[in-house]
Amino acid sequence: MKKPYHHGELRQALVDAARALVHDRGESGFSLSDACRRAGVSTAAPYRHFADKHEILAEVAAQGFIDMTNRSRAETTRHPVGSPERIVALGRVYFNFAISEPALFRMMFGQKPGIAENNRLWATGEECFAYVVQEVVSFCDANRIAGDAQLIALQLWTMVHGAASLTIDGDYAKVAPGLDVEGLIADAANRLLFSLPRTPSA
Amino acid sequence: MKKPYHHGELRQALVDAARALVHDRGESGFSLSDACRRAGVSTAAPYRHFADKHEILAEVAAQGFIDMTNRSRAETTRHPVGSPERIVALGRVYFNFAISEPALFRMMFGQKPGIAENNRLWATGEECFAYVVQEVVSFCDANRIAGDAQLIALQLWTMVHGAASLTIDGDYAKVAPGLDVEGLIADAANRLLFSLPRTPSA
DNA sequence: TGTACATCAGTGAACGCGCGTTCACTGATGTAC
DNA sequence: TGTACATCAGTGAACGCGCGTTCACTGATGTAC
Repeated sequence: MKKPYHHGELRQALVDAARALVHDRGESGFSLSDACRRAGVSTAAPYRHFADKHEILAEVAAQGFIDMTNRSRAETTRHPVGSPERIVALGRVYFNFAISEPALFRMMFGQKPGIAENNRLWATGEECFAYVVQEVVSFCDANRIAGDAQLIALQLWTMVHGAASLTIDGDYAKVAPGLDVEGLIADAANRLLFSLPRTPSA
Repeated sequence: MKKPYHHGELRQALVDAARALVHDRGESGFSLSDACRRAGVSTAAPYRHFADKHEILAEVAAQGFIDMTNRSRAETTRHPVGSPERIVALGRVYFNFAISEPALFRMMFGQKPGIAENNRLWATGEECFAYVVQEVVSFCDANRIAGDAQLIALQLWTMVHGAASLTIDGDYAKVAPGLDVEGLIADAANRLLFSLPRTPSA
């Protein structure tokens, strides 16, 4: 297979290269030139497909959100609607995503100038959160938990996000080496959910 | 006051300049040359006091931890030992610190290559956490709360850290504009603490 | 089916830039006698 | 108290580097007739 002049899938190939590079070298270790090298094209080629460096990175982050949403859907739907396992699965997907692609995770939730403003990134992020809220609503309904489901979702998110961040940034390791983070999350999430007021059972 | 050849306090002046710059331009917008300009010295001057760029940034982060610990001490000691107000004060200091110096906060808890390994940074960070644990131990003792105080401290930390991160990274704003974050933290922390088992009162 | 031509996706060389760091130096300070 | 000298904290010019982006270009593709 000779190298054709026209690549055909260069746009996605560049995004993939960028994602791999972010994974290997970190968000700030990334350079557009490197991504071109990796994709085997000249450094001018990306400008046929993206306005600038930021637009590629925003696309990488957006695809991260899409992946996360897809994984969430895949994992939750293996359990019955309204079951606590679905909430647990959501948390696990989130946490494992952070563990397996820490730099991408930081890009998605971080505040990189020139990237955070990107509309598509916004949209994919909102969609991801909307799915979480939807699941929490189902759970609350099924378990007669009274209270604002969005607020509950925000609290669970906060907890899991904190745990993910402190793990991938090595902060837990500094202060409590060997900590069972998943256990910590599960315990806290349980206590958060079971201390909520309930409506009388039917 | 003419500019003398010898600065006298250049080391700390550079750290202050770096901190201000990190505040203004963000962690990755920082450059050593900029800090020199700001401090009014040549770009070679820092090398009398620091091995390289990373060492300055690590010192900035370390002084951040020292500040945070001092503020924690100052705020907690305004309330009686073992009172819930002390725990609330800790959380407030942490959260406000993140709000007021987001880039510094990210440097302290983030995972910047070449910085995170710094020994002094480690030490100051551990000291800061140790103070939190100490406070939680007092609280648990005073309130007959049974359970591993370190674990409880870790859960509270996780919650507050998550909230601080999601706030300064603009993630809450995307998804729940106008959210009362401090209220969310307070509510969650309360439920986390009051769902703990207690020893019988004396 | 064949050909002319517009369009498009790449090339590769070049640009200006700011960076971190090194170098030989110089001015100021402090100490021994 | 005065002087010689070692030490130290700065200077300023230079370096090599990799970066993001632009430019005129060229090779491939697709379409009109």
